[in-house]
Amino acid sequence: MMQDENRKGPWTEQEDILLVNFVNLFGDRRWDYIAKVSGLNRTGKSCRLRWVNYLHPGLKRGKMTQQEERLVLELHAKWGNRWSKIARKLPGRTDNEIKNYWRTHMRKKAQEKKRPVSPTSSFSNYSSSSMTTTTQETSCHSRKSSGKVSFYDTGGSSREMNQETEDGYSMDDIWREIDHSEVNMIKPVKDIYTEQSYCLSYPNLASQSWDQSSLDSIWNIDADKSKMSSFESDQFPFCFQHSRSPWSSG
DNA sequence: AATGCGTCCAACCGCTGCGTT
DNA sequence: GAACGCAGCGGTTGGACGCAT
Repeated sequence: MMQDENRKGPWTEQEDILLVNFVNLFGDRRWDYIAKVSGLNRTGKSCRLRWVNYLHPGLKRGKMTQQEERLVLELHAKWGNRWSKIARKLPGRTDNEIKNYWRTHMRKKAQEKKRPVSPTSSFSNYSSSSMTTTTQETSCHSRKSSGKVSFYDTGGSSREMNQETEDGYSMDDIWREIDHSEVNMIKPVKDIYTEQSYCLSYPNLASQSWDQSSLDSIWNIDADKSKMSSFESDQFPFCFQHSRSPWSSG
């Protein structure tokens, strides 16, 4: 039977710490398992999302650079709302982030369009050809079975149009890439909490991308158990900070 | 100083795809 | 090959924050 309802809503610091540690122990694949054993009382889905969008050490925070913006536009013109795919080309950015970014900017754009003339709009200048089409298409593409139409759905590509394919790698690989090669570029951690951007720092985690040997044991349930037993929730191997979180006030 | 509005962002929901049995 | 479960993806929502009035 269901024990108690799964928790929803904003994550607490405790939960974050717990999740990070369990991901550290068991890897970032077995979300249901992690959700269960961690006692987080969250769904695996929720755990995954939290990790991918917020806790992952490779995440880059703060404003998009112009280069990134341009890339997003370019790729969106090419692939449509394939956010995860686009995100793969922007190390350290999540699909959610890009989606949000796009949404905000498309809304702006849409509003500008309502007005008679829109003289400025820096980014519309930039890929004018692709952008004009995509923005216009917004109203004529439906999405999925729901048939709902999203105002920013360019319909540029749906799942069918996957022939583009698939650079063959997953978010995991991306993160690995980030860890290994983009480190110089990203530099996420430090005292940036004081600035608008913020990051988490997991020294252990970041350096410990899941290599094969550790994976071997990670997938071993017995090993899991021993990990479990050696893990005490109040002796975390590392610490991190939050900012701008509901529970970080004070 | 108070209020309204717009923007940003975290998180949830529903659906799809894929692997396993 | 069908059924099932899980992970991942895209869409949507709601709250916090910042700026303008």
